[in-house]
Amino acid sequence: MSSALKIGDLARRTACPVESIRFYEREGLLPEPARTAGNYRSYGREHVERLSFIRNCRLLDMTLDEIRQLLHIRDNPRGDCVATHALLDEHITHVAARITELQRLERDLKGLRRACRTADVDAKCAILAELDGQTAVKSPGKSMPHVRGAHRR
Amino acid sequence: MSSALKIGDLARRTACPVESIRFYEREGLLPEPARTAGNYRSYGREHVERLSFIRNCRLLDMTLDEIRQLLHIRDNPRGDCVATHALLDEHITHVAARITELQRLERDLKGLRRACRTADVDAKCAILAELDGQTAVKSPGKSMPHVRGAHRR
DNA sequence: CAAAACCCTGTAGCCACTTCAAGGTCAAGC
DNA sequence: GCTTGACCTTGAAGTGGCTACAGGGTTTTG
Repeated sequence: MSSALKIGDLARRTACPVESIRFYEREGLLPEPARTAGNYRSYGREHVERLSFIRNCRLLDMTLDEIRQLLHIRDNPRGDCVATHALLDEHITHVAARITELQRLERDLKGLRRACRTADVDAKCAILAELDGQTAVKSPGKSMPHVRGAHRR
Repeated sequence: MSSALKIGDLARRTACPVESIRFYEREGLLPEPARTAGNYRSYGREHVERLSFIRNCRLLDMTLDEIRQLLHIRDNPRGDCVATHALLDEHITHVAARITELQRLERDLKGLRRACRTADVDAKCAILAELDGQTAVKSPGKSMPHVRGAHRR
């Protein structure tokens, strides 16, 4: 059989770090695989597919919880099409909302940037003065259900 | 003098949770304030201004590290205008890059959503099949310096 | 003078990993 | 056979920016 992969082989096939594979196993997204005589994890084709699924979902910025739900649907024969649609639609909504929020942020930042145009090293920058004030920045409305901030990696 | 605020007063004036104030102090963004006889933190006008500055920056999704740098500039008389511009410009670049990334994500998600149009509860959803495959999702290019993912709060 | 509201410190939890330490296993080269 | 080095193992700790306790002390209010 062509499928007796060690964790490093699986990592290469799925472009997923070894540590993340072990993490997914701890989190219950990947089943505990068989072990070799030397206590090495031994994976097969179904693990490659399941991990590919997980990584695809992560590339789409789904949370592990969302992925857990999708995997549950996937595991049950005739996985519920309606539930899949609902989950995906909600995720799309969150992403769209985050885009809107970041666009507003960008507008605010560019406005702030225009507050100072000088390149005078000795001047007190007008940007700092704006950041001091109460009116510099508007609050970004109510909380987003699950869309993260502007920085990452 | 009108300025002998307890931590709760400062929290109300800056719309910042009490716990975050203590957190900023631990992180060195806010100086350790004087204490009352009962060991309560005692704040003045300068703390209100500094914390407002910090919160404004956070509303603009700057990292604590970026804020630390801005505070350093702010603390030095004639704070360096050029450095401020550079920091802000870089932050704007990151936000813009994250917007682009999320827009692509949205496009991918909507494409995936279109893969299945049926509302048949018993059908195996075509979306799940797409997520299995190697070609379902394109990788999002090289790493973003510091812009976070799609979920938050 | 008691209850309620506020404050204190310290610790743990969140997410999705990443990094490290301290070792065990295995294939290749000499 | 023996060593080197690549790979594997577990477990713990760190990341960011908070948030939420637990278990106390202090101050204000009625």
